[in-house]
Amino acid sequence: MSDLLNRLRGRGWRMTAQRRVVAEVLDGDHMHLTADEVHARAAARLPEISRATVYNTLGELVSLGEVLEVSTDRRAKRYDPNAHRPHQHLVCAQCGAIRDVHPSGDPLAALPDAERFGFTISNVEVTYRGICPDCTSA
Amino acid sequence: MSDLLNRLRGRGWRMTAQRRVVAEVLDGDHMHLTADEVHARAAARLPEISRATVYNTLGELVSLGEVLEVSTDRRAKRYDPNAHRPHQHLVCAQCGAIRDVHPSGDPLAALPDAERFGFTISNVEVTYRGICPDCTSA
DNA sequence: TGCCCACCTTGGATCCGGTCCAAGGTGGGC
DNA sequence: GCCCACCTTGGACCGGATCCAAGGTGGGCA
Repeated sequence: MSDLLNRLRGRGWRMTAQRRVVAEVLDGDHMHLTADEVHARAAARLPEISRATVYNTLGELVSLGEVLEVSTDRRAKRYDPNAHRPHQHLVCAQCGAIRDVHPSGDPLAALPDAERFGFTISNVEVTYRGICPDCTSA
Repeated sequence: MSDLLNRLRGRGWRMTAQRRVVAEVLDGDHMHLTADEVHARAAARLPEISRATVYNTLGELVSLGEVLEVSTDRRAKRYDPNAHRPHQHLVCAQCGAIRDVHPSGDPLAALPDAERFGFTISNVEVTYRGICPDCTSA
């Protein structure tokens, strides 16, 4: 966990209380929080932290490759701290819950050259949608 | 093309000038237009059509299964009139252009039961991201 | 140890896609 | 041709995200 902070320091991040708190919130439990949820949890520890700073910091973590942005619907983006193991997402269409999943095989292999239209493809996102057990029984 | 209008009439759609124009815009060339683009094209034929009506009509077409909603990024949703042949999307990360593609195999088969966490999975979306030829050369 | 400035934070304004609403208009069944 | 259930309208509103100018501060350097 201070691994993350060390990596960030090593990349020239000026370490401030705000950034530390945001990084720790994400690194704490591996959930898929929205920016507002991150802000709420950060504010629990550092009451005066602003939304703008949370957005800035999340954006930096994303561009450093430490965190992934996941927007599975029109609601708020979610931030996925599990950036270092490739995975896909399983999303509940009702409550929006997200689980990381690890399908077998390489989805990119399924796309023949003739269907690539000259694009330089850099990644593939697979989103499985359905209803989670909680919403099914409710 | 009047196939679409006939299907809609058959489902009890009250046919108004506005709805006809929106349906025709989508059915015309098989592109992936945003709601605003649909509005602009519709307004070219029916100047006083409102944005609200375009949104309403698009929403109805989606819930009738005649059109698919595609939101590949945080920008505006796009509407895909090609709802009757299953396909996936190839998206340019730079300009946002979308192409329909038809990968081989069933992506759902790649997800083992142990990774389904009790979800009732209803569909799978695959989005290939990359840079299109136009943006590569530019 | 202390200074200083480049970088960071702040909150309020602003943007943008989308939705809501109440009032007025109209398709199409009778 | 009438009438009303349904449709359209535009303007207000919403929520997530971003921008901005003003003030604060980490940490390199002396």
